[in-house]
Amino acid sequence: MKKNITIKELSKILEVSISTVSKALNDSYEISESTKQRIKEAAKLYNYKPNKLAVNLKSGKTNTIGVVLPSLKNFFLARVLRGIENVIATTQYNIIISITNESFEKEVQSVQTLSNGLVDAIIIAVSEETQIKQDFSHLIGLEDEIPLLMFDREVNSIDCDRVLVDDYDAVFNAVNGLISDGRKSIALVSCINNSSVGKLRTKGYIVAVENTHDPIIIEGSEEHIENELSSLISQKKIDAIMALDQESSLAAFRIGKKKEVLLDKTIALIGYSSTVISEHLTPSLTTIDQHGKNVGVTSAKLMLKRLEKPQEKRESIIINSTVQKRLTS
Amino acid sequence: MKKNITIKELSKILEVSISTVSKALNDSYEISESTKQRIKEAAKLYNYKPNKLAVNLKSGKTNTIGVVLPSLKNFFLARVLRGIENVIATTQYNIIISITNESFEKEVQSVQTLSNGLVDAIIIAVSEETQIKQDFSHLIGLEDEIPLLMFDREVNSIDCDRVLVDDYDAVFNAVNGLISDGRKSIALVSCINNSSVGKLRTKGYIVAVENTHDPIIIEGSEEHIENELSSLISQKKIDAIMALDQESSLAAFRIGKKKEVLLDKTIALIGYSSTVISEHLTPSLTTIDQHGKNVGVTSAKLMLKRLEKPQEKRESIIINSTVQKRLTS
DNA sequence: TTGAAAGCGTTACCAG
DNA sequence: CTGGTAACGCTTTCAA
Repeated sequence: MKKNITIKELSKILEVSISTVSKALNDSYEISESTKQRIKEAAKLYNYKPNKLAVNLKSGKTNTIGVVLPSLKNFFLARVLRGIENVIATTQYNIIISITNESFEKEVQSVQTLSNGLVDAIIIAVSEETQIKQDFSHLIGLEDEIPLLMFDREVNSIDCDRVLVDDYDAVFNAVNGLISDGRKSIALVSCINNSSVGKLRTKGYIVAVENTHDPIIIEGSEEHIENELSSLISQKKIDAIMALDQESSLAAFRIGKKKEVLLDKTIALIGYSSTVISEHLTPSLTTIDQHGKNVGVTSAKLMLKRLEKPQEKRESIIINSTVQKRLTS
Repeated sequence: MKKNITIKELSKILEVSISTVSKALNDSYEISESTKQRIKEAAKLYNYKPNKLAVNLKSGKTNTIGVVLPSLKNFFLARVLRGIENVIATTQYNIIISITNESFEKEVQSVQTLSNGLVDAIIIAVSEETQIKQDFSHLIGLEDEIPLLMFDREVNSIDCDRVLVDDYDAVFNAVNGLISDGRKSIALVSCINNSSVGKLRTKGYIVAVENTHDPIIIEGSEEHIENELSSLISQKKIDAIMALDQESSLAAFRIGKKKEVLLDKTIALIGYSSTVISEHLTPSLTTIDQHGKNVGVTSAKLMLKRLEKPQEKRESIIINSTVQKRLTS
């Protein structure tokens, strides 16, 4: 393991001062062309690479944006990440990603690690555990230190930029669509009842069905959902299902398939799932498309704006979801 | 934007020396309990957080491992990442992730950025473009500076640790399985003919079919594959398909479905795709499972070992794939 | 055109 | 037990 050569060592070899080397490598007007060339050649020869840590420490800037994500299993978050990536890749900024696996402790650690000089700004979707605990102490005050942008998961107590999804409206509209289609008894299934996102979507459902029937809500594990749905379908108690996340969507799909109620639309099903999966199911699954890429692109752009104008008022942007109609509705 | 308080400022406030503050915060035996307490309280009060940049620069260690990935769309790579994550999360190390979008230029940039002090080690799967160009100049010599581990994509010219997948054998065995099942004419479809992975898999196919028939190879875009397959199936020229990646697998699946040759196994199909997708297709898709998680876990463990013993001989570990038999074969 | 020196925020050695 | 000082690798001001 041989260490990288430093400016100091280079200056010794070339018998010039440290500052001359530094200036030459940074193409300063103060240095003559000939020495510049000599120094640059030596730098290349010895494979000199500036130590980022030192540069960043000195300049107080890192040109890096930290992205803290709960999970990559979640297709939506992965898509958001790609949106962020795409935008940032066109700028002088780099991104570094930290995954919390929906754990509060990992999130605290990630935020601490990043916010202490490693990045110029943080884009975060808080973890499920954080939302359950409602403990945001690691984020409070952070906005005073570096720009902070939260997306997808709502946290009201923090003053920062936000990019949110219209979770309430999206489900409200989708369920209303089912009602207009003549559905009389719509069940809700969810594996994400602990998150702000899940709660908003559930509220959208509850309000949408309130004139039609009492809410029928099944929350919990995929297995639980499958069991409950199975008996509801057997007893012909429902004619439609609204699923709030990929796991519950696929659970509902499996049961619907098993009971042979999807192809003939005895039961209508609208879910949340990735495009590639939804399209390839038979029958293809009607979903609510959250436009994850757009959430990512919007977040990144808003953050870039904030980095340029740190003093301006924080913004909240809402990205509207749309129903992607396929064959289960 | 108020800057983080520093040890220096803290020392001024408390009217003690900088070194005393530093030692107190690091629980040095040299400092009395009472001053320790006083200093720690003040640190908490003023929300002191050590500047990572300075700490890392000083110590020459970052406790961070850089992971350079070509893409997150690739389910296999995403799974590897989760494997790495899981292992690293149990250690004192953090990981930072950089995505190259299969671009050579981005890869060079990522490696440069990371290797200049930002991380203690790099785990990388080179991009497709890098493999096409066969330009590894950004990696040559890197192993002398920090531990380097390459996974999935083979690059022979670099001396470093490796975790590879048995691409040749996997396809060879799968195709042989098809032959044992009585398949007489097996087509190969691939969207990844430019990568080392694709080439190895193709070779496995070619050798496997050589006693049975001439190879039938369709490489290119999904659309091209769909067109070619469509006519081959119509002309009854084939009775099985081996697909080398998710895109071609799904393209083959779509055509097989359209031509109604999958359910009755007129055409057998083995592909590469994520479990969640493969399972939910109708009929469910037989795939080659590369055990991505295991690749990630193995890579992370090997890297941790290398960080402990930098001098020991580099290793190459091969993770064997297995055929996950479902209903298309 | 070049160089000396201070400073970014830490840690650690050595004196006192 | 506490404090001064050098050092990590770099940039930048000021002097020469």
